[in-house]
Amino acid sequence: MASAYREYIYRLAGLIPRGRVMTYGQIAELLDGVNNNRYTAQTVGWAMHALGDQEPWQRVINASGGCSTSKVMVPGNKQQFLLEQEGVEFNSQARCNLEKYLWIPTDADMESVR
DNA sequence: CTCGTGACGGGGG
DNA sequence: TCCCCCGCCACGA
Repeated sequence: MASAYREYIYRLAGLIPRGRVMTYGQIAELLDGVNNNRYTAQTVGWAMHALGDQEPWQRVINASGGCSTSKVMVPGNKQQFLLEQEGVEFNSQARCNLEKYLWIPTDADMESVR
């Protein structure tokens, strides 16, 4: 069973629609203060890592629009592959356009997470 | 309790 | 744009 701290991260990440993404920092910013916990991009990354290869692990990427699961952001890593399967396009620099794919939860969505 | 370790990110060069 | 530095903090040894 995941800690309460992580539960909020997983609940929010679980709302990300197929074909859309959120960034570690964005999740941290939205959850900071919830349940009196302090959230930072790095701790969100740690929590997602702990999720293993369980959904929706692939839908959380870094602020540059790339997958941090590969040291070098080269095409062909698993996370990028899975996202491409659901329609997210990546350029030759292994980055996707956040203007297009970043998902922004509504206040109601956030309310359901709290 | 301390310490090392990151799937982070912003700022400066 | 890329690279490096550094603050960030949960987690496990």
